[in-house]
Amino acid sequence: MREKKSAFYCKLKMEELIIQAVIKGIASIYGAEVDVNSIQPQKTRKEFEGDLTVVVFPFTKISKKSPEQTAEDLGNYLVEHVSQITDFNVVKGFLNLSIAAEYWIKELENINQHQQYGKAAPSGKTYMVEYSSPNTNKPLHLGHLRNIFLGYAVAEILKANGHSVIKTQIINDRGIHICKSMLAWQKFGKGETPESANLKGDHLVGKYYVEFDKAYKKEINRLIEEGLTKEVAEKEAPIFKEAQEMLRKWEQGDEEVVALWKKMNGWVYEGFDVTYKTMGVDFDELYYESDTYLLGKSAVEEGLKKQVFEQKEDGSVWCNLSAEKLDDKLLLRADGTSVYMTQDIGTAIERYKNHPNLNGIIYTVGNEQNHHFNVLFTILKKLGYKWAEECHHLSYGMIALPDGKMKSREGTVVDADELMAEIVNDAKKMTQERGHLDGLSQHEKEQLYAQIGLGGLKYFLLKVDAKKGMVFNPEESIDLNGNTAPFIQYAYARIQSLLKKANELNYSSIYTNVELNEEEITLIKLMKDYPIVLHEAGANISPATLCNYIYELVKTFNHFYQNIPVLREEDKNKLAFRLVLSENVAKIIALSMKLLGIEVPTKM
RNA sequence: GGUCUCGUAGCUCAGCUGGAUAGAGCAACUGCCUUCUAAGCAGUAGGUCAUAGGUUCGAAUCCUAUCGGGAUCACCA
Repeated sequence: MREKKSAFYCKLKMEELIIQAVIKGIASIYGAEVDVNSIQPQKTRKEFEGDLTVVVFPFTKISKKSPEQTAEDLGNYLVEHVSQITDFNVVKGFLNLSIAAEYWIKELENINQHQQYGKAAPSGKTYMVEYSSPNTNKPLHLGHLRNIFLGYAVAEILKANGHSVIKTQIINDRGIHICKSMLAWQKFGKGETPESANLKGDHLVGKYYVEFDKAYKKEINRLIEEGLTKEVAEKEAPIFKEAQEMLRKWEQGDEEVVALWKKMNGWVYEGFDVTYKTMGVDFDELYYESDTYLLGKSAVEEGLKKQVFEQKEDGSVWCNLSAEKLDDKLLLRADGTSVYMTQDIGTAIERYKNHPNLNGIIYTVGNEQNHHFNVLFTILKKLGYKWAEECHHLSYGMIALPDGKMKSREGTVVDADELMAEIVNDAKKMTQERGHLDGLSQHEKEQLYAQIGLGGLKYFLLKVDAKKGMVFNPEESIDLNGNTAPFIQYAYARIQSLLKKANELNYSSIYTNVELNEEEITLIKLMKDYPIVLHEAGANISPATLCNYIYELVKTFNHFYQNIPVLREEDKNKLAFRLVLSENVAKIIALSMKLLGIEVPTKM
């Protein structure tokens, strides 16, 4: 679904107008045709005069003149033939065009008329966005936060691009790792419950996952001392064998094991619900691995029939991927049991059965599974599923701690609940120090701390290109100055304050004749970009693109705010215009932050 | 070893579908609150865009190679 920017870019009227005029201009001046793609109007850099710039180097072959002369010729033609172009100047091969002020005023009017400015018309397409996908043997950690915030933001951005979106997660609720927690609880838990331990259910279960690992390691060491090699010891440790036995019983539907499994998973879900609520995310549809882990076998049979897969002598089934320069992939073991890939093939097909109008699935999964998804999509395509073309692995980089990887077995993780509580507490401290809290109720104050803290955390994780890995130092609290959510929220709050005062003073926001200054034009140009950026963020599945844009917009607004009076302006026309301008900046901030899952406060 | 990916200021990152003198934030230093919220604004300093070639009128951006970091190449999930 990756798409070139230019295709969309050209739909914007001013740029399109210029492109058409340049084509005509070249034809009229030099009598030749130019390639449309070689005309790319771009914003004029701030150090030069003008609003839009056309690079004329590509035309010099046609004109057989110097870049300067070519630009000069074209500039004269454009000023003469395009009424919105008022002036031009030439710097080397760059033709800088000045656009009439009325154009910018109209642009703002257009923005002002749309409450949902930037939102695309319905595309008729439906995408499923899978994110979170937790294991039910431990609480969520920082890595999940990145995953979940990313997936949520992508889902919202796609919606704003006019697509229908189904948010989903696949819950990894079965398997050996789950049995480990269950077994350790059975052995060492003494009937402990979330209530009795006064612990969130997911944390309680996670505690026993760590307990298992401790006991397991002890047994391994004992066996090694008894003379076994490490590999053998790992397989022979009694507690490990017990866990395997428990998994077998679960698969056979053993009542006692299943009851324990249900009880402990129930605790975990209660815990997850609380965490998700704090995070402010939701899902439309849930898939449980215990329901899906046997899926895919019929797809394998179908693949065998179509000769997409092949069966070896031992009965195992493989997909030959040498044409794709990938290693062959096993899909069914000799004993007929399936592997992870089989299950993912089955689940994808199941999802299309449930939603026949689905155009694609976006999987938000760490980059350690790049290869897995590459193979998955390749196999689905081989099986002839057309929708596989629009499946996408939203791959994100791992978050490491200063001393290395996070390991949940060893308990060296940054816990999601703790981190969120800490950052909200930081926000509380900072907010109280500033003391702009008059007139807020206790509830409103708490809400504000949460908006700032969680907003800061989300933005911190979203502003970096997803594919990049990052190191998180728990000692250094997350920065809330500079390119951060509070910076953006603050600008929003200041605008709200302006609007409130204007309202109290009964200032009109109706203007007739206005002269624009540079700061205002710069702002409108950026605001006009919002739909383009939103489209780009959707096409590239990149919330970071949106973050960068908001930051740029806010910086530009702050510059305006600092230098240009609004309420203190004596010319009532200008005052009204600036109110409308500010209000619409705030609107774009709120709309775009909402897509990132970040709230904006009216006061801070 | 094969494949993929990243390498831009002391640190964290933008910019990467080729365009002008490579931009922010943090940290350091300097100004600006009797004036719309100083979580702000303005400024100083800080760069061989990993390295070497190539394509181009033009390369941080595209191609090739090399170096360095990460991921992956399971009958684990």
